[in-house]
Amino acid sequence: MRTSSIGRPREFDPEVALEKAMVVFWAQGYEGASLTDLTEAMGISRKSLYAAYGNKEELFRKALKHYEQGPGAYVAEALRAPTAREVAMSFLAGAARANTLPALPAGCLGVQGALAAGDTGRTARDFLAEWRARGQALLGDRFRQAVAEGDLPAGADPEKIARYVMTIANGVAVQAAGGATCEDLQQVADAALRNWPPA
Amino acid sequence: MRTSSIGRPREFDPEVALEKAMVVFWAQGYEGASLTDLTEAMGISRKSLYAAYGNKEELFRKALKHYEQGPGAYVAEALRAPTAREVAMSFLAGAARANTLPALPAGCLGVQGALAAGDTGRTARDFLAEWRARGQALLGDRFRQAVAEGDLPAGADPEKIARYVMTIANGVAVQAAGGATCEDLQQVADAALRNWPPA
DNA sequence: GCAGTTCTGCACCGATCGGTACCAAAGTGC
DNA sequence: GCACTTTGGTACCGATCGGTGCAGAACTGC
Repeated sequence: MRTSSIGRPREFDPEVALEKAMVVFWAQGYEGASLTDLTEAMGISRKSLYAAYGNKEELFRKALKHYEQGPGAYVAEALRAPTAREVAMSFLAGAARANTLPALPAGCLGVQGALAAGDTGRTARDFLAEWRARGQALLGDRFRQAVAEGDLPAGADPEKIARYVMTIANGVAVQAAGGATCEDLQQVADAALRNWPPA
Repeated sequence: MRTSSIGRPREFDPEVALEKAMVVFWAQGYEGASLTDLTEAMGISRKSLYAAYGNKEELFRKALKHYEQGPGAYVAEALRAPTAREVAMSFLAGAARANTLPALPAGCLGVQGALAAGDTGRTARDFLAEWRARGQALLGDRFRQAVAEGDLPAGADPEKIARYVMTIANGVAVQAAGGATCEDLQQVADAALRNWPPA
């Protein structure tokens, strides 16, 4: 992914190719995506892939980062909502939408990329688990701030609320992978946030 | 898996071996579980595996059925609860427990067995999606009955309630795979069912 | 004993896995 | 032009994938 002014210039756009790789990992999971699948989708050779991204694991990490800034951008956006309740509503609405985008795989890369794995996928699986925990921690931080501001009741437990909201989002991802529509999932989100705060 | 009085008797217990296979699929997923992993855990040779269970896909199906009657028995149990609300509460409490059993893999075989997959795991993935849909349909049937009995309000939509409850359970499975404890998940379940019916 | 049947262990099949060596092509600065 | 650097395609590496052929062991019925 490094650029150099000297030498033969790269013939492909690393960002475009990374987007293609992201889609393959998203649809097939880390272990289910072979280098042949990836290079064919990206339109580059194995050698170019290794030169530009390191190896399969690093490519996966970079694809996840790309996901975070693309389809997964709803997370950061939701965290900026003015009240805790709006954070939760925006987060779950964003999940319902991002998990059912028409031209992209159903579900969430962070969930189905590697939920269970054999030896070769263990690193990717742990990496994804940390990624999800990080997102949940961000929600918890935001809710803690809301408690401090009086936006949430003083007795409320920010971590528990974050876990609650993230559990719904995780469920939404599984439902989307099974074919649920955005409307289906928005209704679930509405039902889950009917009483607030949930814990 | 067929038994015959004639010929050399089988040296292993098919149910015990199936239990071991179930655990491997549960922990590593369909694609992540190699025949070597499976045969080593089951304590039998490849040839015996194929003679007794057909092939890897059929073994997976049989492992899922075994799961349904073992760790997943909470589903059928919950469906027998007297009221719709008790069905939902029992279902989610069962999920929280079954997804965090001490000596077994964390999470749900029906979710992490194959949520995303490459070519070789596509059949297993679709099979699991159908399995989850079947469970959700059973919940829907039970809630429809509750509407007919006046246990749920006449305007309630049984399918939407079933989707809501199943989404929580799916999220619980992902959370468990990420290390959440039974108590964590029971709190989420309590919060999700605080107002009833949810939709 | 014998014939018939089934199970087991091992070696092996072609295909594919992630990853790399090699080399010509294509660019840079001078 | 030249020396140097980097890219891309192909062919290949050992290892592993799911699945099978074969030979012999272990049982039944007679």
